[in-house]
Amino acid sequence: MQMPKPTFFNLKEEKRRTLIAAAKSEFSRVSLYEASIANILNEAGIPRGSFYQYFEDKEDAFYYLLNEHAKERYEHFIAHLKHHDGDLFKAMADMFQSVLEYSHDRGQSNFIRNVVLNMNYKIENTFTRFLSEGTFSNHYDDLFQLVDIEHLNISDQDALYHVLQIVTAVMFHNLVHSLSKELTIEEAMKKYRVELDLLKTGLAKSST
Amino acid sequence: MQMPKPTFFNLKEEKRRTLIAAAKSEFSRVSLYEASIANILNEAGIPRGSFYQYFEDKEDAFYYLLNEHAKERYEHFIAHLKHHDGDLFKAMADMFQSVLEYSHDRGQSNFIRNVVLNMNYKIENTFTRFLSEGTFSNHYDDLFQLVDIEHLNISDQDALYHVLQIVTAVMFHNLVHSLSKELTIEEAMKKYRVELDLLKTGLAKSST
DNA sequence: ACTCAAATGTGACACGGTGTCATATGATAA
DNA sequence: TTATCATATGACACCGTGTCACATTTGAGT
Repeated sequence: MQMPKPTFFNLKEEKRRTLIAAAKSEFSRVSLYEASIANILNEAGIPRGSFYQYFEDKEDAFYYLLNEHAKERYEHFIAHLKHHDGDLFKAMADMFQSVLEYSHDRGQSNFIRNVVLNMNYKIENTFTRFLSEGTFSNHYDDLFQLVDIEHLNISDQDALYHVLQIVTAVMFHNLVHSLSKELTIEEAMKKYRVELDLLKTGLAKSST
Repeated sequence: MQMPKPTFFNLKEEKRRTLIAAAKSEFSRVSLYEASIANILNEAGIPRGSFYQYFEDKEDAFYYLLNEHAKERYEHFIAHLKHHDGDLFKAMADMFQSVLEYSHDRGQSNFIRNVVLNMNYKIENTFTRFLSEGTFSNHYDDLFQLVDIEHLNISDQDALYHVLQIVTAVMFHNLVHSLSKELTIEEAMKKYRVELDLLKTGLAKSST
């Protein structure tokens, strides 16, 4: 995983905050590829050369911000899961709604909205890394132990992996769809709930 | 939908083919954003100004190519569906496998591989437009009439929309995952089949 | 406080890519 | 032939990136 250079973390708190804010502002304006380092420099009031002291390049800064955000999201998810006693579907619905609300909140920056609308494999991975990788091996265990698999249609823990894959794929798909079609939160939730129910009961008729 | 300018279609067959080949070659080398128009010009042997007579920009050329490819894919899918008497899941499995085989075939260009690895909303939409939009209204009917909904867990035709959304979301997710993790076709098919089965029978336990 | 070395800051610059535009060339019809 | 319209061309203005030689600051040792 790419990371800012050590000099970035050696910066004085305030300067680092300013830089982060400027970067977030630029990545809220446009996508990673359209973003211009010059704009970040202007807003942060630092010279060009400095940027490259702290980050490898634009992407480095972007994924640093995204990863920080993803960490928070993950903690939220764990909280939702606990709150619903391990009910994966309820936790996903809450998660979905909270991302939507965050994206619609005009008080917030547009960062997440932009991220979702430009979702790709690398971005999705940044979010789901916490679910699948051993980097946070305690987290890994956390999640796998928190999910109530008694009510899932699986025979072993391994199959939970597939369930998570499906459920996250559908959630991301709905997120992107909702934001790009500019659905209201209610419309988006309705659609997502319908699809979650289909996922739960199965797409095929049970008996014929 | 963005389209090449009329002058592009007025080009002599051969020159157009050369240009298409050059563009495809560049988009096979790298992603849309990394691609350089200069490389296309070099390979096609046309001056810079000409490119802008034919296309609005890089994206225009890219999505033209992609759309042409998506049309073919859609026809394949219809064929798979007919072959399996409307069994959506079998058709999806065939579709999945044929895209994978195409991507692995070293005799082919890397275009599709690159497209899948840089999948985003706009690209996915280019593929699924045929399933959801009225542009090809006859196709729309085609698909919705071809799918055997008798064996699906839905009450009306409208719900088929959600089933398609889910099934395509999971297929795209598996495609990207398979190519980026460099799974063999066998490994990828195995994973996808497991998930398709989960989708069919449902993620939640039916009775407790 | 002084010195030196390592770390950090700085901005001019080389490079490469994009899209445009004035001009050239070709095609067509009267 | 000539007028008109479509197409071709490549030099150019503009913008963004990443680098590098040099400037400045920091901090440890004395």
